[in-house]
Amino acid sequence: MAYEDAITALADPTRRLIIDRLRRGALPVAAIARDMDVSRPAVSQHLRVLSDAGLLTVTPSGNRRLYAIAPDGVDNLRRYLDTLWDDALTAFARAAEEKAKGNAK
Amino acid sequence: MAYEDAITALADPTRRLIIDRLRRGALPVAAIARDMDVSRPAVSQHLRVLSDAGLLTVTPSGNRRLYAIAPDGVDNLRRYLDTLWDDALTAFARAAEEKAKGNAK
DNA sequence: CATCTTCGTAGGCCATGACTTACCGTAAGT
DNA sequence: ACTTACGGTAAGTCATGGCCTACGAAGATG
Repeated sequence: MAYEDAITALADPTRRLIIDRLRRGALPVAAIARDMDVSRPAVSQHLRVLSDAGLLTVTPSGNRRLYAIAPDGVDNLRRYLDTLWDDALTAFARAAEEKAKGNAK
Repeated sequence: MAYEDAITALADPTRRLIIDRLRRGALPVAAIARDMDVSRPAVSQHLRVLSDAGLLTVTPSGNRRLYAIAPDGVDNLRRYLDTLWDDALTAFARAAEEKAKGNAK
């Protein structure tokens, strides 16, 4: 019930850019929004969506708020894709096998 | 340049449902659209998006067209998430370490 | 205390995209 | 050849959501 929100959140290019900027570590909002082609409030809204999806953690620090990538949130999505990948592979193998059988006739 | 399209494609609930129906193997359009709360043309459009994103393969078989999950497409997304997961973990560990140092002072 | 920074929220605008019905091509069955 | 099944495409409607400006709350700084 969680990976859906995560994948929806990551569908937006601006949000993926934000995530990319947080790869090296936590940052306050102003630093994230610096040199970005959207306004700071827009970034705030994106940060909201990302943390609601469980992809970010927020740590208030005095005047500012530090955002960081939440490993758990990423892992949810990772696990979903792993099962999908697994099913796709076995289905693919089974189809190839059946096709080989058909051709052998 | 490929995982972006894949994640955008998977952001839609209807498309995720389609993917789920294909986990067990290839299906023609009519079978995918059966008992679905959207029309068949809508499903056709979704199938277009999914195959454009590299997530599905199409195999014309006489009158029908068989759609199947493309393992390669899923793997692209998987690899992106793996690097993200990796970066998130190291950033997390480094933050914890620095915090421990700060507290020790 | 006054001011300045930092950041979230509200309201409104506008583009994107998901859906429908209608239609057409193509393959299969009679 | 006629008809039926399958499925992609076109045109139009409508809701979602991403963006902006304006504003307000809360902490830092002089």
